[in-house]
Amino acid sequence: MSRKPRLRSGSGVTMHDVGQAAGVSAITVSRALHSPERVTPALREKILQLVEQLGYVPNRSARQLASARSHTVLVLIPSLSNTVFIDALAGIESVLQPAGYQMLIGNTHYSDSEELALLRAYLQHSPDGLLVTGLQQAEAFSRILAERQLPAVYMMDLSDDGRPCVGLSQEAAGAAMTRHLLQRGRRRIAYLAAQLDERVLKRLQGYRQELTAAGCHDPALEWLNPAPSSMQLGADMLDALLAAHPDCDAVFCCNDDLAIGAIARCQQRGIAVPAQLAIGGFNDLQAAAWTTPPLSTIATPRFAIGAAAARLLLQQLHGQQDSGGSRCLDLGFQLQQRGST
Amino acid sequence: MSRKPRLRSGSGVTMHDVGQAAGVSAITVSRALHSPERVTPALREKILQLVEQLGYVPNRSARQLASARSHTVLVLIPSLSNTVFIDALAGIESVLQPAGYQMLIGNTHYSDSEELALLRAYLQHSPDGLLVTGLQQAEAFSRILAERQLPAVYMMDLSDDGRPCVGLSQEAAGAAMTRHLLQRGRRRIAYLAAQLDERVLKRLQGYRQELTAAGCHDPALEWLNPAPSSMQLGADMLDALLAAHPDCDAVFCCNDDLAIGAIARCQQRGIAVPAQLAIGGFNDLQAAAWTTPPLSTIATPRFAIGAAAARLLLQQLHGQQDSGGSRCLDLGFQLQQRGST
DNA sequence: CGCCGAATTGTTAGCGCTAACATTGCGCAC
DNA sequence: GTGCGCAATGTTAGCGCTAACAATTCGGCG
Repeated sequence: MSRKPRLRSGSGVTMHDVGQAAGVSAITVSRALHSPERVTPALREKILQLVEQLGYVPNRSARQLASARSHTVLVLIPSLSNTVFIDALAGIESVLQPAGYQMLIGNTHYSDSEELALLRAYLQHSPDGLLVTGLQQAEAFSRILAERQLPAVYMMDLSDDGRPCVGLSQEAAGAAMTRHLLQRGRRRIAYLAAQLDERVLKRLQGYRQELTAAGCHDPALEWLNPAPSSMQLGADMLDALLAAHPDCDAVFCCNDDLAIGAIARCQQRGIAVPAQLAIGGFNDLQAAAWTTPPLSTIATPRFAIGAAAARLLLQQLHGQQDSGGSRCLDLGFQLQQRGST
Repeated sequence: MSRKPRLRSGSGVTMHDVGQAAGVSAITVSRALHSPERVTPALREKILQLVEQLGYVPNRSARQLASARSHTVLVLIPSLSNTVFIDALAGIESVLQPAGYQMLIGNTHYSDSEELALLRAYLQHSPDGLLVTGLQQAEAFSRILAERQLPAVYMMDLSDDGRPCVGLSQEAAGAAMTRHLLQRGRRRIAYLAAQLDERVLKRLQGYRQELTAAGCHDPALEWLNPAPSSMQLGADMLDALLAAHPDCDAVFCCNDDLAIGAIARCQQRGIAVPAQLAIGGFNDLQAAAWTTPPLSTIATPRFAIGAAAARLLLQQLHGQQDSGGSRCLDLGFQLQQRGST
């Protein structure tokens, strides 16, 4: 008996201790906590009181190890510095937290390989499900999901292959802004893009379709820059664009960051917005309403997307398998017309 | 033997399986993975190869249960929608990730009680350490930390009671902006604040000290609003302030959100900034450089704070107890003078 | 009055891993 | 050769919890 006692993590109070204090076995405590209907009300009351009194904190690892359920959801987003994803995160949190699930947040930095690495790393936590941004992942990514039969919901876009997803048609949204600019009488409409993730490219598709249909598509007006998006970049790209194409009469920026930089640069250079140049953004960030002039943009329901995606995932986790029909939720978008167009 | 096999979470490949494939015992696999020097190089190589081949994924719960270490750090921040904390988060991630630690992120919504509840909830994961925003927590909060001897590092501010912390003097920073406005010849300097967390109030202290020293402190110019901060609120508060005090010649906003709203409203109302009214912000968010005129503000090293705090915590975790001396790290701040002052 | 079934509680075993101790093997000094 | 010491690997037990099955209790009914 000279064995050293093991280090205890946590407060050291176990279910067994609580049970002993209550004069019952550990399993009864477990039941009192997790399936109250299987324990006499009086006893349950007593146990809950002792839990409080002894400061018992359940050990999640033990629970998970024994039950093979982690009550944990892995959330993969491309960036922490982009409000878009933070908003979605808040929506997710608002659903998972009350449901007793905890989220593990992985930041993929817009990289497929990092995304895959994160998935591998976080698998150690055996998450019960997965919320991913976008539809395009590394090939091994989907393989792992399939192997483990890990339920996943895809966010921010719409799939046509039956994968459950919650989002909006990036293509349609790109088309909508382009159409808006056409309706305002513009014909030389540029597309300014950075980061170039799948969503940005789909918006580009929408832009192309509309312009082609209107007979004024000019590939020279597509300015694509793989660098991370920023206001500085928006300003710089605007300068470059106007230097090459002074006849340009509208700019569709793939997101509000670029647009805010562009609009500020116009202000600095004395270019009249929208008289001389109309500017459109995407996402409707808070700051979009406070530029001079205020920015016209596409409002996207990020919070709602996150929340709905989380709900959809929980449905899958709780057995309501395929409730039939398409599990793709289109939450749409809204054109916010303001002073810049 | 009629017992049903338990559900397996994960791929089902265990350390034991890998060991068997390699002709060794499970513990050797464990050692090959976690303390390579205790295993012959050739054998280790073979094991690593099998791990890859069989798709073995360690089970973190089991590891944690057996070793009483979770390799997990709990990070508590007041808000996800405030870039300030997201930046700190990124700094934390940049240190913890490479060190093999994972972060659990708790959003306290600026509430002491929610913070306490989150701590309780996340204790179930038995985190090895804790990174908290601010110095003021619920009373029970510190008690729990003490009971469990949970190492913690406090972020964003400086303590004088020996708690390890990484941040800047909010008071000094508030004083610095105020001094700057005084130096620009202003005498009727208002303080516009929202959210009213401890940091905002400390900046207020600095503001008061400077103005009192300069003999032009007027409590009527302190506008404190407990509502969450936003650009809209900044604009509204500016209107209210000027309606009550048309003689006001400078406004120090407790953060850039308010300031951007205020500056935009001035633009809309034709108030000349800075000629008629100087405006100062706080934090130096990206958008601050792109208002018209660009916003003067106090730049705070959020990323560095997060990173340093994480490093400090890791030091504590790895036994280098008190390396003596104050464990308070002052990373300072920097006045960014731009067009608005 | 004994037996049945439902409700309540208990027993046993094991989830996958690692700390602690035990064993084996091997080179080397004498 | 014998024994010593160290390095490499194995054995045992147990972390805290819960699934599955077992036992007990109790009310009701023929």
